[in-house]
Amino acid sequence: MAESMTGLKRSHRCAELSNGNVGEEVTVMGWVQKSRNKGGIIFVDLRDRSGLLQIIFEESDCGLENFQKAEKLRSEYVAAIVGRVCRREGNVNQNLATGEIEIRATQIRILSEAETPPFPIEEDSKTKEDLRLKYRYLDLRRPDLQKNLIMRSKVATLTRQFLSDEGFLEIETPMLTKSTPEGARDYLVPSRVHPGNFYALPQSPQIFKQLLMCSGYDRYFQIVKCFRDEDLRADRQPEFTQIDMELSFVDVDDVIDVNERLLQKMFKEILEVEVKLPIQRMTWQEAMDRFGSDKPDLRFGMELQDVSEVVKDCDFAVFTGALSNGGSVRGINAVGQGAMPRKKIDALVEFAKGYGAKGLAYICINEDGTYKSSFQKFMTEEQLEDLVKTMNGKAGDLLLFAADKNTVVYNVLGALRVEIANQLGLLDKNVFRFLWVTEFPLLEWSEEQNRFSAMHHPFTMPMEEDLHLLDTDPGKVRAKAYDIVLNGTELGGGSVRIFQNHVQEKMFEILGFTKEEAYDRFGFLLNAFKYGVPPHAGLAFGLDRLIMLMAKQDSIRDVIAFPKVKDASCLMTDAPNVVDEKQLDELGLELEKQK
RNA sequence: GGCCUAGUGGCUCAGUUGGUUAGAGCGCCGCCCUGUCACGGCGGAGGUCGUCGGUUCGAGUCCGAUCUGGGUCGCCA
Repeated sequence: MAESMTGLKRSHRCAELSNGNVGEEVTVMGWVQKSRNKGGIIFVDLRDRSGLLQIIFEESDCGLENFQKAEKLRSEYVAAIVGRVCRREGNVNQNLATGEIEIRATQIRILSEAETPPFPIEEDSKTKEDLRLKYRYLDLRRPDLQKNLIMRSKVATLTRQFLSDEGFLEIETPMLTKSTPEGARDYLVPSRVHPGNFYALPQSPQIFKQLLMCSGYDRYFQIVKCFRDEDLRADRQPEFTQIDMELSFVDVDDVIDVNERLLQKMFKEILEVEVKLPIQRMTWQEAMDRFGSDKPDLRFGMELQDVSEVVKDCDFAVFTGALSNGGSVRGINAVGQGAMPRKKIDALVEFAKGYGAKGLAYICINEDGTYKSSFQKFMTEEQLEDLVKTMNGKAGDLLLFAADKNTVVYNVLGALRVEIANQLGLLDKNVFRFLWVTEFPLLEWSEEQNRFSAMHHPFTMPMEEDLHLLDTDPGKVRAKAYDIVLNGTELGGGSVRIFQNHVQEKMFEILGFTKEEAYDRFGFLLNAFKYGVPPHAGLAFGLDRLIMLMAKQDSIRDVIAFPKVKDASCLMTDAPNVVDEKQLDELGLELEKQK
């Protein structure tokens, strides 16, 4: 039977007590982690979000009635205990923060009984994720998830303090807004008042924050939910949180400065990790050439080498074919992996094919200096020597080559170096290597749509020195865009924005919008630009990814209280679900018959 | 949409070339135990092997389909 807590008031959380409280009478409340009944004496580990505390029951302290209640305690019962803090008479428990003390109970109330949970509530759960997600409210009792969410709260608080001190204003923007079908799919919300019309949930507050700049709120930030109706990944959820900001009268360096100081403060205060400023910067082109990725992981080397020049005269048709099609041949050196068994190399070839490669050429350099290679019969000894030398190959190394269009070569080798590093255990979660990637291309060619699309978004400012290329060679124009990368993960990104109407109109033109279409979709922004607009720039962090890396987790699900699974459904609530006919009628919606 | 991977008591797993009654640890239930903390002792309950179909004298095991998770490619301005 559940009892009332009337007359009791919690004095401490469990793990807030220490040697300093010995002798005090305290009242603690929490969940039973474990009860060890020795017959005449009962030990109970009580848990709350602070940790564990041992309670000891003896009839001589608490009387028969309380002792009999203590005998009934089972896992996850909720209890209030009044007692005295004592040093332990028995052994100290070194594994417990409160291991030197215990509460000698004088009174207990069982506030709630509990069924046996469907899986153990414990750290480092081995339980499969679908079960944990179905009972997320139990999963969230586990100390690891509690640590993650507590860290998340600290990061949010610290961000607000820091940005407020830097003169930023926190301003909310609408969740029900206008669909802008560029980029990701929108989540749509039907309007009851306007049948046939839809709001969209924001993919980001981008346009609103730019309008706030037009309105003179020269430093804005928001910790804000964003929505994208795309397929999920370990680091992608359909709703996610951004630390979003925008600044007026600034250029690239100003945005980078304030944000790297924010990161430095976070890592110092929350993880006691020193981030040396300034954070390294690298252009997009350099990142692609050296690492095959616009978000390179700098915790290890294994850089790409362009060997096109070295192999251009060989007889290997895969190499020369790629070159004559305007592509390149590049390689990486997996140092010390020359003895990798054939089976494992084949697995790497398969891995590469998953990224668009037609194959993967390799040279194993044996310890005696001889070679074992998939293509050596197509090369003279001299050509082979040259190639190995260019790759800085030593006895015992494994050289891997991709030959194709540049985009494919980058993609394949970029993924391969991370895969190999992972297999070799080079990805140390305790190391934090930050990087700014700058000077992104403004546009990328979309084969599917047969036109250019914005690499960042259509409001991104081209670099001044490339403006003249907008008409002649738009694909070559670089943007004032920057990403902050941590250990191979894109933590955030931003750009200086276009603030001249004629440049913005030009941009829409390149993207294939007529002037009418541009005004139809973004007229409010283009009009706003007519009334005095400050130069402005901004950035947004993926808060979930940031916390994931800080908490050394592999998935953002572990830092989100109620995440969704792969098909964007919620195993706990069963959302999304069907709705009443009446609701559909009110919205003027009719469902197609299910096939 | 493609590829890879997993599904066996409440949880985590084992289960041989297809062969009698599918096992273990933890948890759970009962009794005992006054210094346990991975408590201990004795006893006990609990499984249509994800689902459907097929092959076979015989299927947890082989085949096909399907469902539910996870990873990834495409996708994610």
